Amino acid sequence: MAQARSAGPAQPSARRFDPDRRDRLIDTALDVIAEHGVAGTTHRKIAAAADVPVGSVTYHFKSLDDLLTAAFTRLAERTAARYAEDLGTAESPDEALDIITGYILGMLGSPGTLLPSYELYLMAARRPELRQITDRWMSRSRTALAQHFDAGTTVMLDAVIEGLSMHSALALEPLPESLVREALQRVVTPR
Amino acid sequence: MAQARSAGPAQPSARRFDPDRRDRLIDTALDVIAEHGVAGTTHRKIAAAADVPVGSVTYHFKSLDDLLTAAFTRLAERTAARYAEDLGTAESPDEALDIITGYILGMLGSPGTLLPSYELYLMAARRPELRQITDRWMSRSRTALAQHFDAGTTVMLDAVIEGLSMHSALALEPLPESLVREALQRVVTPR
Amino acid sequence: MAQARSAGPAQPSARRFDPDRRDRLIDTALDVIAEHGVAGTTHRKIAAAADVPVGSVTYHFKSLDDLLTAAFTRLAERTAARYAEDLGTAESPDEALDIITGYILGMLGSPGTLLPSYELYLMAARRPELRQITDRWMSRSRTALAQHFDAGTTVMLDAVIEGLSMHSALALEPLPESLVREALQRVVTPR
Amino acid sequence: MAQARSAGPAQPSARRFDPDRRDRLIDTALDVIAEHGVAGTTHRKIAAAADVPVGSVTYHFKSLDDLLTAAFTRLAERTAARYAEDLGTAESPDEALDIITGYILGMLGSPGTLLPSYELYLMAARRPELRQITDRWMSRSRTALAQHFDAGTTVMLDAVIEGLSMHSALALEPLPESLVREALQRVVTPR
DNA sequence: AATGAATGAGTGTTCATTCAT
DNA sequence: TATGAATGAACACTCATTCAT
Repeated sequence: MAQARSAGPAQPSARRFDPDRRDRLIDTALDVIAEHGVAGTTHRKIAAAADVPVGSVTYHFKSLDDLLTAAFTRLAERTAARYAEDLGTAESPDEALDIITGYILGMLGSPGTLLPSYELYLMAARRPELRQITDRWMSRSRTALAQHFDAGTTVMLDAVIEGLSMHSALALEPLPESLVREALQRVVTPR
Repeated sequence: MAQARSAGPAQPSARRFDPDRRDRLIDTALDVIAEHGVAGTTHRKIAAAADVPVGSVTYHFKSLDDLLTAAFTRLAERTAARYAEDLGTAESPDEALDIITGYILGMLGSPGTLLPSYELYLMAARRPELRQITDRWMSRSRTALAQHFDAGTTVMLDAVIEGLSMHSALALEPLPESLVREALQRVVTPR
Repeated sequence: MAQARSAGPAQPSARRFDPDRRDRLIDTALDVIAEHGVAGTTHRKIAAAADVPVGSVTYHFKSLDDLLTAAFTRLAERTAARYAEDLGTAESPDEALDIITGYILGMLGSPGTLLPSYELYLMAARRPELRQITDRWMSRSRTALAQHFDAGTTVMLDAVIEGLSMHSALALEPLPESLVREALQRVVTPR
Repeated sequence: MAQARSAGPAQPSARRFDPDRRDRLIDTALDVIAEHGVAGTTHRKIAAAADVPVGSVTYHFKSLDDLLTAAFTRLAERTAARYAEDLGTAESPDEALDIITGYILGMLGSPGTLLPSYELYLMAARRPELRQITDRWMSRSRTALAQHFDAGTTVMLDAVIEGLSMHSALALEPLPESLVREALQRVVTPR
């Protein structure tokens, strides 16, 4: 019987040469957040998911908070950048709305982004130091939209996109594409 | 006998007659969720906030999860009821939108409702058992709106309200009332 | 949703007229001990098994220890009585050994007796006040045997029966009947 | 971040370098089992007995059950090894029986072995995973006996030794040596 | 640079027992 | 007589973090 081996952290396969470990831990943290929520994210889960010892996580990040912050920063940067890039290809407001429609409906398929985003919003609502992440993210979203719409419409649209994404993902059934597209159209149409 | 028995005799202490305790614990839990988030909600914090022993919380609720579920159910019922009631007083779509505008901006002042709502969404996204709470809530919201708007518009409006509420509360600065009102107006205006 | 009914002890079907409840609780306790061991025996499990409120158990027995003592006393009395009765029917040492062989092998089928007995031995080994139960039991066993065997043989036989029962029930495979019978025969056969 | 995080910083305190701690905990667990029984064995008692923090016990053993299993495995291995070794020195069946007699009577003085053994039997009776420990132990005992006795006698003797040990330790008064010796003699004597 | 051992605070939960009703 | 509410001690276990190696 292997009676003497019951506990202790699982030893990682071996010491690997792993110069990007810090970097990789940030992505792993994001995965863990997506799966378990911030509340369920621990050093140990991240370490296990990244196949490194727990000590390695605390070695690279002064605290779990630090790692979480790094992870959320990366999420925001990455998402905002792609959003701007995609919207940049639109050559008309109509094309922009088409792309946005895809985003809203696509959220469904990428809970890896949607859920952590809401986790971030929630944390930021309670912890002011995170506001700079969300603020910067929101500001970049608006900048991307502002290429195609006037200032007031941009702000409205930004909020409306949020609501449609959320309901699309969390509502009883996904919103139909035509309805999403119509809602967007109405919002950008001054009376 | 029972050499393993742990507990010693419990001495009297101020035993209070408290027939509504169970009920009160649900409200207290909601307060704690609002302040600390679901992640920061523990038996002990709830017990302290309600000024009862920890054992009392576990006595009334089989598990923390049960208590959380009870709390979220109450939040949803209560909020949906008030929403329906308020919207019921509107005598025209325009009046309905006025009331909704107040709600959206008022969210700012009642984080005790907004934040827990998002906590609920987030939990529900990961835990299907909670979907029935959110589904019912959303369905009642839509029913309330459907008094004043057609089916498609109702669905759009519901999502848009969500987005405007969220951004109003979490954005860099609160959205101006006129902008909120204008966004709502556009959404209910077919092209 | 039955959100408001999540916890609190399950209420028993109704208040029943139940004059033998105290008595029944003792038997129920024995069942619980057999299934969960003394360590796993609690007021709550006994109450649930007997379909009475927890308060009823503490009402009838000053402490869990008291109930356990009552249960073990009953086990010992009942088992010793049946043993004496069965051995009393034997009309020769040979017949007595036949009966004993049946007992030893039959133990297999009545873990409801065997396991609690060992629980009792173990407790008695650590808690002198229980010794009177085991001592009385053992003394009655020997008296029953002494009808058929001389004093020294009786003591040996009593111990040997214990060992054969135990190994029959707990060993890799049950002991063959012929082997048990042969062992008993040898023990009662002076050189 | 992580508003739900519980632990505060752990201050140094007398951190001791203690490379054999895991090993020592197994022995300590055995001591605690001997004194309090399995039912009374807790992380805290073991930790206190070993003079280490509770967290250290859970660090080294994934669960209390794991530690118990490790402890019982060690008990079985150690006891079986010594038994085999002692019986190995016997140069005749008679000498073997002399040694065994000493064991049976000596049990009295080493409750540190006897009681935990019965605890193990009892646990194994309810939890099949532990059967491999008891099975292996019993098989080694029989192998040791088989050096001196034929197969059938070995099985009988093994059971008889168990019964004599038990009654010697738990009976009203210890069995006289001559009686034990005589019982053993009879068992190995074919009619 | 990296890691496993170590620590103590904190968590959810169970429970024997007491008591008001 | 009977019971559900209440209580506080204890338990198994998790975890962020520190540190010796």
